[in-house]
Amino acid sequence: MKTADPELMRAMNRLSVLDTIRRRGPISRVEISERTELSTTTVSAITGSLLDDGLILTRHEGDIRNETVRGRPRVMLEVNPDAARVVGAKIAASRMVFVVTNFRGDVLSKLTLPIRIDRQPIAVIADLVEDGVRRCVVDAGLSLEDVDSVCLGLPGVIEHRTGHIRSSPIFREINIDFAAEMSTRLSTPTIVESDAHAITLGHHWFGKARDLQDMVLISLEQTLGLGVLHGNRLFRGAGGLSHNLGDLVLGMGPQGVIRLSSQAGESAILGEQQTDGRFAEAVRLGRGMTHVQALIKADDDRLIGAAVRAGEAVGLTIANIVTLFAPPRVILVGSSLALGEPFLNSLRDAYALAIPPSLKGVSELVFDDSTDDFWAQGAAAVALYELYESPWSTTGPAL
Amino acid sequence: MKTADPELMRAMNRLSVLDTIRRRGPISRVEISERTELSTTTVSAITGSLLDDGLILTRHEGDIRNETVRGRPRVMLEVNPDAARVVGAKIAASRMVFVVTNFRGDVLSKLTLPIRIDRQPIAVIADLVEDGVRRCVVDAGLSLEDVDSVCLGLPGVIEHRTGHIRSSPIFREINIDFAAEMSTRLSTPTIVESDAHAITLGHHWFGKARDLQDMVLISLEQTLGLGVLHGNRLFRGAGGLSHNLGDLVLGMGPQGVIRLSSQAGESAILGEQQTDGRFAEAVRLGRGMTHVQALIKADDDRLIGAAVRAGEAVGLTIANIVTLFAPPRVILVGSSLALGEPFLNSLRDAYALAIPPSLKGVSELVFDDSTDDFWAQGAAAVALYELYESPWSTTGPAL
DNA sequence: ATTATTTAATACGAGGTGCAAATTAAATTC
DNA sequence: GAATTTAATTTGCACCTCGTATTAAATAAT
Repeated sequence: MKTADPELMRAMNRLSVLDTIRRRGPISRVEISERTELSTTTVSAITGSLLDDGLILTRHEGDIRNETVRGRPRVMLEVNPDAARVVGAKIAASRMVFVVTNFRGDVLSKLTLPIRIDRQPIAVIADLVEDGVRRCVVDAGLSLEDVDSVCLGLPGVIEHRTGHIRSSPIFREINIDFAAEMSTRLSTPTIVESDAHAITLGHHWFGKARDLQDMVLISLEQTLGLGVLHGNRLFRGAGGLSHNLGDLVLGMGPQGVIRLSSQAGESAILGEQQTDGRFAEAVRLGRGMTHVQALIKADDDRLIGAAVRAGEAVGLTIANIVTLFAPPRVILVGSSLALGEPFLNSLRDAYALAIPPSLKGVSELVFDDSTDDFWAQGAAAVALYELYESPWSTTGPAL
Repeated sequence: MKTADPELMRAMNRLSVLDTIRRRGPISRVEISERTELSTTTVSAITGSLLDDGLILTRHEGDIRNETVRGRPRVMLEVNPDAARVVGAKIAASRMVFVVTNFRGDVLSKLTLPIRIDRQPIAVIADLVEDGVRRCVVDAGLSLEDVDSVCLGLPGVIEHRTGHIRSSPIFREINIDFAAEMSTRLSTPTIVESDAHAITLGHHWFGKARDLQDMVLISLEQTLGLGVLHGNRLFRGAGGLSHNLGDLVLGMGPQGVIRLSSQAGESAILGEQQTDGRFAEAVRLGRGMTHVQALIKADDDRLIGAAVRAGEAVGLTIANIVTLFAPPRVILVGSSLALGEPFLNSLRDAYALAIPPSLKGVSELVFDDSTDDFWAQGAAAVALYELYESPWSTTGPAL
């Protein structure tokens, strides 16, 4: 139980106000007061402090209401885009995507490095990441000193609280303090987060879950990840661990347990084709899924079969997740969606079959085919969230 | 985002102090201050208010420290057992168990009604429950007016926030506002809660999770339930729903999905034996599991087979739950534990096989064979928790 | 027996917080 | 140009927590 003092109180309300301003675009103080259920007095005090800190800006136009309203016009407030800058990154096995965003989360520059880093030693990956961050920052016309925070989203089991990578398919080592490593390299505070969590927050900030307080996201990439939003916050599991869906067990086969990753992981679907020459090259470049789609269009029976099996496994898993969390919406993201109709149809069918009758209709399935930028933007949102939460310079009273 | 005001602040700290007093037996103010990280001043103010409200008592002995300490002796504080009384109940298909507890959660009286209420209409069940509550209260030498709150724990999908029963194996109807029904009948505030949640809180208050802030409990009864404790609070899922593990899908069989309930539910294990005469009677009386155990001892191959299959299914499911939540401890409760070694061994084996290597050792499996009283006591804890949280009479300042 | 010492608990004042009521500000309408 | 209307701030108050000083209640020393 965390101890409550005035500071915490203020921090909570500040976050609430700041987030409301970010979400509802230019917004007046009265409307903030209505939405947050804080008194206008308090809203005035907090927005005053936010203005002092330069986190928000006033704008004297833009009141949407009927032009012909009596009375003093509302002053609209909006997040100051230039209050801070962060870097968000998605690190995957076959590519890295970096974005620099402003305080509002707008992308200022992006950079894709199509490099395969399968199970490289930490120093190699750190080099590449450092290089990517630096180049992307320069592309945005900035210097690294202008960047307040960096967030790296990567697959695997990440301990957000400490910045440790417990295990990740892209690292050879396990149990790496990657946050510390990158923080010193970049001399900028660096957060390490599961890629699934990053895009979950991304959807809550910018995407298909803006209107929700609770939802579940399932990422279908090389690794199968899960993000849970609960009460407007990321649910990070007991110990601050991320979830790794691929480890879920679907049943007992003749030679031991059958894990989801063996049915629906990228390599599971592509695996059978690895020997194929034209294919190995594509996979190596991280373009496997796109090629698969072409082959599916060309009626490659083996692949269609793999896609259908994968869809089935994922559909069952989603049903189980819904059984546990009963979220109003489930968002599916990731490269495996590119498998197209055979995959999606069997997924939908399996889900419909597996969802318990009592929960039928409580969860809506949404497919999202955002590009990698959006993942990186989600990572940026994680970094921004911590800035939004932090008390900033002026915690104290009005001077 | 909930709006933070001084009242919330006080409520949080009050709960923190009161819970510390409950947990750490008679405890001095200084020690409370250390544990809660509140200043001694604040602790004094809060305990003063709690004393005014009669929720705690002072005791001038019992300081555990070395007898020969200088200085003013500490005044020990403890929860006033008589500050309130609640009724907790476990409603199962074959029996109802009621307990009356004091404000500390001590059982004052208990009552077991060995009545089978399979799929009865709501009026019948409500009658029985009302009768049970009233009798148990009388047994404790009390009147219903002395009871501050009632909590009914029952199987199925319960919406705690509204008190609605979405679906339950013991009701014929679905979507019942049982909380409202019983509140009027008893003219006492009545909470309806999933039985799994009730015993989860029970273990956090009195049982095998007293020392933990996070844990997962799995209940193996007629229905398979799940309780998740997260940050000292029950995690009730997105919409305040309870979880129903039995609906989880284990895989795809020849004739559709295979649900956990079909492998490990009480009726799944006993089902094959239902035709057996000596058996049907026992099941009808809710003594099925006990008889099963006898038969297992007598080497009934069919039953041992069923138990092993059930253990396997549950073991896999637990591994999946651990993959998702990574709790430091998993507590297993429920009548199915009475199946004994064949069941438990296959459960343990399946779990060991299914738990992903990276999570090996993070969760400890604990088996708990508490009696039904403990479930009811857990329900009482749910009721007490709400009393502990509520601001009581004196929210205001010291008078 | 009396005084010094030690530790526990409370009083008091300061600083921070949110809210209601009163006040000021800035527009439109008459 | 005055009245009206709505937005935002100022003022005053009740509440919270905390640090420091003070009081309370025991043991140890004289």
